Amino acid sequence: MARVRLIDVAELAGVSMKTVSNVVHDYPHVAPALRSRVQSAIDQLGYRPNLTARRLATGRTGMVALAIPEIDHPYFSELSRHIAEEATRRGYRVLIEQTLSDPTAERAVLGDREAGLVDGVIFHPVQMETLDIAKLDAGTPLVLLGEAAMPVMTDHVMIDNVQAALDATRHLLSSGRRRIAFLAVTADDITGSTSQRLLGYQQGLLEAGVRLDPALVLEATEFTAEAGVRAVTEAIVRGVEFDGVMCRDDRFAIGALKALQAAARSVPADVAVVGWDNTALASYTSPTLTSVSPDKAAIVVAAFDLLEERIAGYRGVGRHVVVGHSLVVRESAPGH
Amino acid sequence: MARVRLIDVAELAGVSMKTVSNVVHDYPHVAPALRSRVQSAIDQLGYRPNLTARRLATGRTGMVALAIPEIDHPYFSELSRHIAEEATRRGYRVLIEQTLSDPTAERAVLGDREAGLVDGVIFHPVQMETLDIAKLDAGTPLVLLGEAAMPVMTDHVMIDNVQAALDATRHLLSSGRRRIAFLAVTADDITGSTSQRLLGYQQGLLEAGVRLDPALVLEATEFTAEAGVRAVTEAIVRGVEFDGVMCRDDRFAIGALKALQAAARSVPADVAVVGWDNTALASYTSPTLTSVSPDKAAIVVAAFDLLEERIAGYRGVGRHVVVGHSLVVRESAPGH
DNA sequence: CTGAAAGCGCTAACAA
DNA sequence: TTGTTAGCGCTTTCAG
Repeated sequence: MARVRLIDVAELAGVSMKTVSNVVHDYPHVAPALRSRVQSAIDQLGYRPNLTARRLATGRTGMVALAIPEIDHPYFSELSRHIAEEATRRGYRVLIEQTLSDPTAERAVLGDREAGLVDGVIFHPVQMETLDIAKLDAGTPLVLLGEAAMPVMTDHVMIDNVQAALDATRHLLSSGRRRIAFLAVTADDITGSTSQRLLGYQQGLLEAGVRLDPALVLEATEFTAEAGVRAVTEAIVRGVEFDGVMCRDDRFAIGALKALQAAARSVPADVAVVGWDNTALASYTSPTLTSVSPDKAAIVVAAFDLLEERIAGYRGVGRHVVVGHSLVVRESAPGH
Repeated sequence: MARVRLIDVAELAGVSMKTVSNVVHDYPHVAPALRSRVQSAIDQLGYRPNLTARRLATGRTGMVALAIPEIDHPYFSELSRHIAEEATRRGYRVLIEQTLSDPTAERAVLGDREAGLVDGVIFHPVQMETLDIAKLDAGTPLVLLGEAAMPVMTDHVMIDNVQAALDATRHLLSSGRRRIAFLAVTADDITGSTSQRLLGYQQGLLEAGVRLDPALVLEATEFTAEAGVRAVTEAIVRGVEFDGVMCRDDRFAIGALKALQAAARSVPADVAVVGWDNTALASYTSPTLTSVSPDKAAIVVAAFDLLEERIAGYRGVGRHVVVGHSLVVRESAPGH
């Protein structure tokens, strides 16, 4: 069981390390006789190259870090799956880093006291803002996801949140809704995705000549389905009238569905509900959930494209790529 | 932005590499004067130790691999979250390896042609069986999860599936159900968890004097909610009578809920439904889902305990630890 | 308490 | 086509 090294194989086969290395790497120009002699030495000894040593020698780790707030949030777990698959396709392994939206943990993703761990980082920040990131960025190739921050020198992949919210709002309006609520956590999220979605929401209402009403912005205390239930229930209790709800994510939408059901409001007859992220949850509910669907596969492909360019040496200004989205229409907010 | 090394710091501070290393590692016996001189050199140069080099020198990687079938399956994403948190607590990073239940990918987890990548592996096999694993196990510390395989020399963490299924069955029986169906994929899963759960299910029925009926074993074609819908719908169409359904996992239970709703069967009045895994999904449905709840946190702690013993050098026979479970009772199958 | 130097296992430039 | 050898950056005896 003792550790066998390249040189052990070389000795057994009676060749140099270089030749063994060539065989290991399928280097084409190796005499067939030698190749098979070396190969059988490898098999006999059960040799397996030591990756750490290879890394030190080459300077490449073959790993990317994926830093996300919560692994088990449906959106992020689905994103992670795409990342894992794309990484495999491109020959990388994935190191997972859960920040729990904690500023310290987020900072650690970038300012980490160690180096040489991964070739690049795909990071979806929540708390860190543009300047924090610009300051801490330590030179490891980095691609940002989401809307929390966008330093000019850093690459970034996102969807057009304003447009997506506009699409969803128009969809609700076109089915005759006029009192459309927006369910979100706004307290801690001034600069991020939520404000962009609110923008699209407002634009949609205004272009349809519908008056904005602050009472229709429903504030949840945190990002859970339960908080969504509470926010919607309170609104109903307060007597707020609405015939549609746009939700910041699918979990909120589930909360909204529950609250409406408890209040004996029928979905979609009385109130239409739209979620966001189009996670698997959207098809699990009843009624099934109409949801804004960011093109997750495209996000991941774009992120890797940018990252690999950085890894290859690109040092220029940050590229901001916008990928597609769509509105997946299901029962909770059908077309007219 | 050039790469700063230990020796650069040493030169700037006018000390040896050893001293710098001592400072980096907070080694206690360093003269305060030196320490601060070194520290300021570190700061000035922005030195960060290269992890790869450290690994090569120490032989420890500080990483564990987590090999699971699907990152975005709710059970595994929740498990992953626990793993990530426990890993952080114990000073490890997590490399994620998605097998998609593919035999080749599973084999690669163990028989991997490279070594020295991680200190240990936590692996939830689906396809690989006991002997496959016993054969391929290459000596990297390994802990198995689930019931697919349990080689005698390998550590293993699981819950008592038979007992848990028995508990759930008794629960249904005690609320007066007598025609209890079991929804699962049985075709490809003879030796695994499903058969154990079926065992507990049968035992529960028999001890209550209820006759077994093969027609009550509902077979889904794959592990998705949709397949669950189809299986339950077909049973209803075939005229199979039942007043309870135990489901192999929560996603099947969601499928069952949908199928029952579509068939205008009321849950739990007409049919009680029990899920398995107690994922977040269970509280998202309506009615909410009664579900068998493996103690995920305990699974993860036990897995790390075993793994760290292996990493520390334990070479003995496999330990098989059984952690707790409970039945979380919600609306879909309330108590009597 | 600090310094010098020998590895850790592999890669790659340079020779042969 | 194959062999030699000098690193990659850090840790860690062993001296001093």
